[in-house]
Amino acid sequence: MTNQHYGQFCGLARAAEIVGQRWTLLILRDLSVGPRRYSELVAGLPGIPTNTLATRLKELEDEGIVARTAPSGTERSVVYRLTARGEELGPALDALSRWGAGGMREPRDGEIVTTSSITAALRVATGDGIVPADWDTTYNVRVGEVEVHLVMRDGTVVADPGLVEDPDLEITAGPGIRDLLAGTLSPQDALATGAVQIDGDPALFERFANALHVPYSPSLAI
Amino acid sequence: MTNQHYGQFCGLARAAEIVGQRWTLLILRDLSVGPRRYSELVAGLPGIPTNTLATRLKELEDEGIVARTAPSGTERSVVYRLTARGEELGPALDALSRWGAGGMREPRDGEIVTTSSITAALRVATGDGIVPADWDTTYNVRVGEVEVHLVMRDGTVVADPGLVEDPDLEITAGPGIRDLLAGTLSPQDALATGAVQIDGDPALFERFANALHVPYSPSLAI
DNA sequence: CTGGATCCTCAACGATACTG
DNA sequence: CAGTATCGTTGAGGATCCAG
Repeated sequence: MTNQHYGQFCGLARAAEIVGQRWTLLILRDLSVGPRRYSELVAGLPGIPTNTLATRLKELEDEGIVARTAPSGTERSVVYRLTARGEELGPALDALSRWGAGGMREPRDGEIVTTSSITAALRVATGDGIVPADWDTTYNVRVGEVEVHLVMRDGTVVADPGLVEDPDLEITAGPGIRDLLAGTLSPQDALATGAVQIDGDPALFERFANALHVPYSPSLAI
Repeated sequence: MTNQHYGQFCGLARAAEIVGQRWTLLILRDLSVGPRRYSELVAGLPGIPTNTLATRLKELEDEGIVARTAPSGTERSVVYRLTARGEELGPALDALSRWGAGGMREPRDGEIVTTSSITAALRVATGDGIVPADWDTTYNVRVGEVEVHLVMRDGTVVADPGLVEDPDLEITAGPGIRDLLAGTLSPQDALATGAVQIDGDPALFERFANALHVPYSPSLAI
């Protein structure tokens, strides 16, 4: 019930008491993409025991990191969202994501992608990539069953779940899109090998590949 | 033995499989300050079971994050150090430290500081603070039993365990130094209230306070 | 003395069933 | 839909012991 403490007056120790709990980082990742209902969290976190999710949500609420909105009026579902304090975890989640992604080559057996994981990954990929202010492009991205869209506008890149109508480019890929983001697979080769399929202007695909970047770890160079 | 996996092809999930293990973040913090022997890690992580430490070190070694140097020749102790891949975790550890420190007010009952926690905290505090290139100042800092020194030189600030001879300023404080780093306690008040004692030029203490900064969380403003 | 390994206990986690 | 309840399994905590 009560979180385990490390007994040290140290920022990292305090953070570890929270994000060191099993499943907590992934719950926070899903909520960082947007508010979620309990059942959506269950669906987006395959394998999580429902009692563990309930416990974590309660702990995060007690810590002031997650806010729970009980159903009222037209809303008839409980909704969980990050508080301001929870949003402040963003840079830490991004840094961890980048580090973990640096060690990712092929998916391990049975590993899946979820809407939230792709959305979060695309957001991280835009972290340090500012695009020209005059780009105004929307992308639909499909990775397996997952559908996400991406908007470049006013010099920013924003990723969100779901598709948009009439995107400028449709991108369909598998996990091999990882190599594209790492820069080890050129946009041309991605199309030539069939690792990625597009429907639209190939020049827009190059924009996509150039604006998004999550390199492999330099220390793990093959 | 084998780490628990989340079954998601996601950077954050991969990171969580490692740093989500109990004690791992604190082990990495201590090693990020410098190479450590097994017994030094035990001493710096009060409460860690020795079998847990041994298991974690083995896991981290298997992951390529920590390297173990067996005793040889004059060296007669096993030494653990971060690998290049382990060093790459630095930004993530810093971001987590900052977030956790933002929520830290008073120490909880029985919470202690360790040499590594103070050293890491001072390093994080200098993260975005570049000091003028012509400053050349050394500080000895004592917080409780813990002794650390800090060197400002060539526009950088470096913190390390232990004391130096003939520092420009000696600083002695308790946990109240946290308020100084947060900016809620002015250097003058810190001295006036006795929260911090110095031996040396008060102007150098102002330099110290101004160069180091770990704010409280804005969303937790009282 | 350092660097662990072993043993036992207990709290946390995991899987599934069930309920307001 | 949003959780509890129950129960089995795993990992952490704590003490002790052992080998180089």
